[in-house]
Amino acid sequence: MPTMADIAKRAGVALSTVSHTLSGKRPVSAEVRQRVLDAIAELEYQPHALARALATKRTRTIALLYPKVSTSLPEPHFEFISSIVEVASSKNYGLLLWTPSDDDGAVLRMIQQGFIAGLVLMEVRLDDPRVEMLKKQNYPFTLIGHCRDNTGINFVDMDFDYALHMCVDYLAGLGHKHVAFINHSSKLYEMGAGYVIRSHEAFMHAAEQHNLCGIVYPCESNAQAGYEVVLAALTENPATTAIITSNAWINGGITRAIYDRGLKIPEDISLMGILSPSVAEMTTPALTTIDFPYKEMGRIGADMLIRQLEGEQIATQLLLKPSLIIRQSSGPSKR
Amino acid sequence: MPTMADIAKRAGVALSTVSHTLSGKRPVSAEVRQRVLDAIAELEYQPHALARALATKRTRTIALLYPKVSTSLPEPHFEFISSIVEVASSKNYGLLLWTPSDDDGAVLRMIQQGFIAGLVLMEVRLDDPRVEMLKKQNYPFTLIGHCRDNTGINFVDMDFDYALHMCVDYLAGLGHKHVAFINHSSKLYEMGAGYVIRSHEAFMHAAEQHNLCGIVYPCESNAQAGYEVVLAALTENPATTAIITSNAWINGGITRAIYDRGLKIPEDISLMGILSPSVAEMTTPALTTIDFPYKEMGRIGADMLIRQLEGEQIATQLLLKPSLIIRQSSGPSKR
DNA sequence: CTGAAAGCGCTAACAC
DNA sequence: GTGTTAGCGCTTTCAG
Repeated sequence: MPTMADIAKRAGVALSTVSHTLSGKRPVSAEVRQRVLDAIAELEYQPHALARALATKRTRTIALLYPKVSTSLPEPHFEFISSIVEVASSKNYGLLLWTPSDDDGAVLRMIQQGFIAGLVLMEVRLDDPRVEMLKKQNYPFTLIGHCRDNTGINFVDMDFDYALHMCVDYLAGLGHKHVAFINHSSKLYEMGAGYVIRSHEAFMHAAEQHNLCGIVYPCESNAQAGYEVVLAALTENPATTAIITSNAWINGGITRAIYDRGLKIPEDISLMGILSPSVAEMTTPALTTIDFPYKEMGRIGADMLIRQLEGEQIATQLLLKPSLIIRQSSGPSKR
Repeated sequence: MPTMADIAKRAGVALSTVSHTLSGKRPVSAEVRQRVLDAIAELEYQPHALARALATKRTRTIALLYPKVSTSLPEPHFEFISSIVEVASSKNYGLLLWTPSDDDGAVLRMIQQGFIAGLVLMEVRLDDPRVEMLKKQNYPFTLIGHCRDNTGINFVDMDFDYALHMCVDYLAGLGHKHVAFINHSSKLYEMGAGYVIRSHEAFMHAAEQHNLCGIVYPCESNAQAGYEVVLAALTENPATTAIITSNAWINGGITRAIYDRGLKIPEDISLMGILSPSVAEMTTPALTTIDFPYKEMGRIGADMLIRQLEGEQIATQLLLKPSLIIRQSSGPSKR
């Protein structure tokens, strides 16, 4: 592989001239410029980004901290990933996926290795040690999600408070009085995952406001778990006429549990999800949802980070308001 | 951030000694070694991986070429991604996701920038220009999927021929005589995506063997498209009693089309998928499937690549035989 | 406008 | 065992 020195020799100019015709950081005469470009073309020269990164202390790689997927399936993180990789690629950045071995020091070590220009964090906890650390290090990062204290950090998140209120308002409007909310796993509760806790609280608050009976159930992310939780819920409160879930992988289980109880959707039980259309339409009947703006969140998160890296001064804290999409799984309460 | 020079000074030794106590590539006396380690601990020194990479011409980052996701949703590539990132992280490699802007030169340019030690390709075409190029460059890579000509390349793939025969054998055994296979989009056909074409051919072959009427339909990856294709299929051949699909995102559409025709699953129509359990269990009734070994393929693909990078001489061409998982969507033909 | 040379932080000969 | 030094391929001062 040819290096800059090869080009310089070939074009009969100094190394620095090659560098500058490439970067445009200082004027180069048209004639010399052409000679250099010709040499580059002839030798099929390709700048070595790694060497450049060492010299400039800047890379064009951002990293997404990818949560460890344990036994359960991951939430539709892939919807974030697709949009982030799209934005990154379009701006000529690479996206590095990385799972820190242990949450604390590993992140720090990673960013000190010089490969990564900035981070996108997801699965953010209300009090997130990673965020604390990154702030202290003054390292560029953005959050998909947000903490309890967000002073001075850029984030984009869905407004879960709004979303859950919207769900409950809608169901209350249909006359439902007993609704169950199937939330994420208790492991995520324990971790203090922001969206899980905010959803929980918002749901309880909304239920109270409407003066209806609301019960929350944590649930692992697999169909079997969903099945069992719904059976339990229908047993605990047989008056239940509506179920909300924010957990994409359990829909099948929920549906089957309802059917196995001899109930119909939406005649006997209304079902709502907080998830993406693609998932909502995989189930039959298609799920009425709060449309989780995965794509947009990923896009904005990556975009904010890259802008920040390019020197733009930004201070963005965005809480997206999702919209309600009524499909076939919800209807008026009969009781 | 402290550098090696700082450590050397602090410990009162030469730079190279620090380097060597870190790498173990030459003996260091216990006493000196300890001084160095102390200095490292005190200054919280972290080796700069980028600089090391420049010096050694080796990195610990592998890249997954991420197909451009256009309008349709991506196939469950995320299942590959999770397992690849898992393997990579566990072996201390980073995984870079990257979407080449244009299929040919971009890949070459990328790998010449020095950041990437090797590539995992997916969405492999029967005659894949990327593969040709990488072979010519003698660049380390592995395939998830495989080409027509695979001499000298490492790959892991599912045995689609086996899978489709398994499907058809099973359905034929249940007495089905008219089966439709809903394959991926015609765009993927045109691209020459290996799995799409191999599935098609295997299905036709199996149908012929069993002397049953088999029709293949290409289909975009969204529920609406699935819905329409199934309506069309049931119109074209009302005798159809079984439908196979390898397309994860259209299940909902398929099911609803069947119901809208007043048919029942599995009483009137048997449904089978070639997909992962998580997806199979999202639909109701849960889908009988050929269990697509995403995880295993991702794991093996990444593992092969990393071994190769670490100097192991490997020559692996693996065609995984999936297994049949009978759930609730299939049953004997009534006609 | 252009060239020479000093780094970026590390590895790996090459000396002693 | 340890120290010295020449790179890796590029950017960026500093001279001219």
